[in-house]
Amino acid sequence: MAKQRATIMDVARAAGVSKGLVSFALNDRPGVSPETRDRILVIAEELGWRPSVRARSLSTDRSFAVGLVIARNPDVMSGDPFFPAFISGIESALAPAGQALVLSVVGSEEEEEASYRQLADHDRVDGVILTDLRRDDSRLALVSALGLSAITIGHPDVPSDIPSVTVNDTPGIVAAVEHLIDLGHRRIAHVAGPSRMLHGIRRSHSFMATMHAQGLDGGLVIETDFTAAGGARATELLLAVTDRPTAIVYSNDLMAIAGLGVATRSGLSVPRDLSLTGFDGSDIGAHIYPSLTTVTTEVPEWGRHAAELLLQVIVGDAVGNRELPAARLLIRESSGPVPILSSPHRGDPATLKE
Amino acid sequence: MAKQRATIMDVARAAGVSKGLVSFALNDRPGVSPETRDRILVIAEELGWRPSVRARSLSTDRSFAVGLVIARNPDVMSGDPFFPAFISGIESALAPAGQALVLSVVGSEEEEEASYRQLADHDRVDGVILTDLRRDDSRLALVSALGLSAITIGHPDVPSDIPSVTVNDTPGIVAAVEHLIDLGHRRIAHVAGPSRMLHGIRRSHSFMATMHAQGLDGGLVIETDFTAAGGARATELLLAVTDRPTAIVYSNDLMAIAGLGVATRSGLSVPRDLSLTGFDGSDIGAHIYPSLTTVTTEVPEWGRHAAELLLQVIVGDAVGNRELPAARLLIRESSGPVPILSSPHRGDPATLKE
DNA sequence: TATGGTGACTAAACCGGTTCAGAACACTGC
DNA sequence: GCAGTGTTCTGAACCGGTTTAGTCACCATA
Repeated sequence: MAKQRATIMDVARAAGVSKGLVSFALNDRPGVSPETRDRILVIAEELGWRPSVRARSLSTDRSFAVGLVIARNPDVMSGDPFFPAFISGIESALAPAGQALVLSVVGSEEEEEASYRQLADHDRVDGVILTDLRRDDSRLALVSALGLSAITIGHPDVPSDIPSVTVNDTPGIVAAVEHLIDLGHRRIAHVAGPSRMLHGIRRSHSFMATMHAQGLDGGLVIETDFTAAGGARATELLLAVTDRPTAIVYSNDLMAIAGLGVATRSGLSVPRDLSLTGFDGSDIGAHIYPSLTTVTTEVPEWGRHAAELLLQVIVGDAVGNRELPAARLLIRESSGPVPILSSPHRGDPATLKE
Repeated sequence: MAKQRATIMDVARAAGVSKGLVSFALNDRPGVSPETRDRILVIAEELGWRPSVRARSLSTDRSFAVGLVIARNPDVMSGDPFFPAFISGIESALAPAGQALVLSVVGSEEEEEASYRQLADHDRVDGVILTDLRRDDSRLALVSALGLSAITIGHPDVPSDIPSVTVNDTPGIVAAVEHLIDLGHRRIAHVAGPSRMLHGIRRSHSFMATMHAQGLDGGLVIETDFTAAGGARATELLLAVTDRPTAIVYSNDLMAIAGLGVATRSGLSVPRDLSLTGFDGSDIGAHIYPSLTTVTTEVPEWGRHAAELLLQVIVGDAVGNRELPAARLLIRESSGPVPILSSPHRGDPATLKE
């Protein structure tokens, strides 16, 4: 019923040549006379010929697809603005190149390895993009053992010949901390991501380094897990300490928004009593009240560059690392001058309601 | 260097049989004696044989993968809790079945069709999951023209032989409206998704029907686009009308959270002056202040059932539609008793700060 | 005129499975 | 003793490309 798609054999017959020659012509390889090449191309066009990715995969041992494995607690995933934007950037590089994205979402790091193995065992992809790098990340060895090409988002913490696409978080964090200091804040805390994760560590380090550089105590750091619940818990702890901080720098927007909830709930007005900054530049952060001062990067660009770089690695080009424009501070409403009282009293929820 | 993977030929040689027989044995087909079958299986196991998906694809004309095309403005995507959870549900059904998910994210509906065509032309997938159904959705005809198997999330509005997985939104919306009515609200507004989208329409209809059933005016409906910005704008409009509503039912959490921002910014206290409800049951909604009363469903279950159903359709099983447990109301803090004054004055921001 | 080289092209192998036609053999019934 | 019926298994075709070895005509050179 449905007219079958033309194969290379159909083109060969119509052109009166062998299918090998058609293959040469279509792949722009030498050994075909210009006239014949043109004739073949015209006929292929007329017949609406499209190469069969399946057949091509089998004979060239390539998949023409790249993989992305996301290992995250579903709670973090939802509400995390990173991946949708990142993936849409990846797509913008893959689609024009005729490549596909194979996505795998797993709930934990344990399932992650199995997922990479499955991608490799089933020949699903030619390479993978490694995100959320961890300390001494076992995936670096894994992908090379599996024979997968790979690139990483951010530099690994160990020597590796896997190219990376990096965005320097530091200027964003530095700017956030300096912005708060400019506003008069001195007791500034940091709610960090898991120290297993390199980008979590890097942001913490940037925070502490900036505090120290300004002669301030950078020790008020609480490590948590990037979830809203974690951000809320961390905020509760910070607000309970004597001489509580007047400002908190969060390692992502989700935790900052949860922190805002906790602060407001405990009767503090942001930014009057407490200043907050996030990290991600999420859309929702612009629409809450007060809107969230945050650090933003061009996430879709990460995705696009990551995919482009990976495609180069896959075809064997020698490539270097790519460094994207640094993260930058987006000042909105959640950060303001330090409260006048050096030791502000803990607000009472009732005062808000009155 | 790297030991090549064993092929079916290696197994055949080691077992002293033809490769055809090995294929039969490995696929549990008749015509192989029990002893031979066992011997072949043991040898295949010893050799660590894994079928080549590529070769199998070529000879069976199947991809062993399913596709998902997401056409959304990146701003809605990020912050939208739906897709991460949905995809993780899909994965939970695909991975054990040895199937892969090919994901495509496009920024607009225009690019959507090209994306489906590419999936089909490149033989990337055997079927697709259609989400965000629209009125008279052109994708129904498209996928059948492309020869792709498909299932839809939600019933199409036109007769179609494409099976669907549905979750009844209505009970959730009804419960939300009745909850507000129980709290004394009478002027209740609705911020709806695009009327092009069937789930947007369905939620609006449920809203209006419930209002009418209670003898109330269900006409205060503003259609917008599911984005935070859209939710904010709609809320501003609603708060500006004379006799402004005392409660607003939003069609998703993102818009509700943005609406909360607008309300708070304009000096209203939620839920004292205004009650809000969302839709999605997002994690972040639980951590803002006040936490968001919302309608929740088991989104990962949608994904899992969708993938399961699609796999059945692909192999040609006769399948029916699947109906999942209905959406249910999750009462949190953003909904409360109607303000005592029948016509509450528009609050002044200063009162909040004092 | 024999020799060699080159460009254009063909034929066939190959990737690793599935599937079909038929061979070989044992068993059954007459 | 022999046709008929299964069962088990082999060999080869096939999916649609890529790639290699080799053929052939043609031209330049010694």
